[in-house]
Amino acid sequence: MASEDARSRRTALERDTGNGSKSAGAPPAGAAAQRHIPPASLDRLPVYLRVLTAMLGDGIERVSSDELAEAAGVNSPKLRKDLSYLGSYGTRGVGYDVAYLSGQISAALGLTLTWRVAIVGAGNLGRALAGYPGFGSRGFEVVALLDADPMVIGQEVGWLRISPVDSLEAVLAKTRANMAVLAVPAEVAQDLCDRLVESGITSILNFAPVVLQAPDDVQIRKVDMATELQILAYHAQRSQALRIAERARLAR
Amino acid sequence: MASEDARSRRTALERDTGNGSKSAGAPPAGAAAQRHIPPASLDRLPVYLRVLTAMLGDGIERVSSDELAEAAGVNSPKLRKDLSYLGSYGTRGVGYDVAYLSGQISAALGLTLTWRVAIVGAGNLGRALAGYPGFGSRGFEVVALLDADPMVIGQEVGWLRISPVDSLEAVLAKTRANMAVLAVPAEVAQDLCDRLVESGITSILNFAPVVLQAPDDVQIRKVDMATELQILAYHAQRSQALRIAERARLAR
DNA sequence: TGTTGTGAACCCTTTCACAGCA
DNA sequence: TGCTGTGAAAGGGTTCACAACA
Repeated sequence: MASEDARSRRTALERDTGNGSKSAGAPPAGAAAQRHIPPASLDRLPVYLRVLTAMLGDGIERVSSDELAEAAGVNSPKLRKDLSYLGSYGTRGVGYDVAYLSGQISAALGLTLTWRVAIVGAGNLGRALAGYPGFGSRGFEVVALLDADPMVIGQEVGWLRISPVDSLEAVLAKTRANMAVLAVPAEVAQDLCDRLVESGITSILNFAPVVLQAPDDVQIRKVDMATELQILAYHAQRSQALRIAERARLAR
Repeated sequence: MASEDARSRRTALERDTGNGSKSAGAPPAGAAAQRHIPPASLDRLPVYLRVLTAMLGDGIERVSSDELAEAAGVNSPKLRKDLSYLGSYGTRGVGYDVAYLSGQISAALGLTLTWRVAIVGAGNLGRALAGYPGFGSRGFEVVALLDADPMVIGQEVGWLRISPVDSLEAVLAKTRANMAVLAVPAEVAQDLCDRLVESGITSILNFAPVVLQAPDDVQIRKVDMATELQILAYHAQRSQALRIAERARLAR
């Protein structure tokens, strides 16, 4: 797997531990010299951001940790801990300013600049992703859609024209893509991953049901529906077994 | 949290209902009332299963924990620990029998019976899921595909005909679906979730970018590409910042 | 000999309780 | 008074080293 930071270089922009440094108020939005957000916490930030964005759309200006936690499906101490890794952006006795907090989370996630995404594979899945409204809306722009099938190359999908995957390297260079999504059959995923890495892509979202091998400095995340269903099956079978055992116990 | 839960004994699967069960020896694949697999471990079992299935297809009969771990992208102590929660299915000095081990993992996950899946939403994503080969092959059968759009209702997708979501309850009953996949816009996801729960569905895989609220006995898992991309963005931005800091340090 | 299975140490995550502050 | 921010405790997960054993 190409994650596991493992190395803690201490390059973390000086050591402003913020430990009691109340003078340092809110840092100017921008460079956001954040320090290492724990992975478990990082996984939840996008959820908070989405909830906050929805609240913003509803005209809600302030929110308490209880309310936000409720809407995000976590408990409030966990939420506050998570937010504390970013900084102290709330007001005691009051709560959080929705607009300000969502801005801070966006900054922490690196969404202040727009990421240029190439989608490799233009089957139903690739098209669904290309058309996904959540993409374009916030921080991500789909700049290329590629496929190997001569029948679909050249077709238009939304604003995009499907490019031949043969010219992957040229397309990546021309579009200056800095992220890639793999929505291709499992058999060709590793090969395409290699080509992406060779072209300098270091962030890959993989929908193919294979474990990709890549250098450690390449970040790969996997989305896999079969895996998710199998985990659901485990729980379902388990509670089913419990019900049967219970019934047997009662009948005894 | 007052569960008695005796500190785990030696073996993982004890409590056979004792109905004419053999004594020692390999347990008959079956109801395996297994004992609580830790969530973190559970998340990895599908990966192992997939790798093993691939090996089986390649005619590989035996595998060591090192080889399997390598292929699954984890380290070998972790793999062995994970497998130990299921039982002792390896042979010391030799390794694991690929066919046997994959059978045991399948059983542990509850894939011995076929789960009947209803897919709600027949857009590109829903169709991609309905046509996903990994579904039918591995313990899951798509038994219904539903949509709200009158223009697509009645269309055929593979073996399926798209049903009107208005008759969701009737379709679930007729097809005896016991799992559901939500591939619908965020705005209608909670409403459909409620209807699924009302109809007795307790396992839901949610692709809509919302946090669904449901009773505790309903298992919900979420798949969300926007979330995944945002996490990738964090890492990308971070290593970018590190490179810049490094360059500044060298220039100093 | 070679590899599995596992207690124990270590590390990360979550929870709790309350100090700190508007 | 009310809600945030955070040390400290509790709870899991991962790693390690090695005992067990074909």
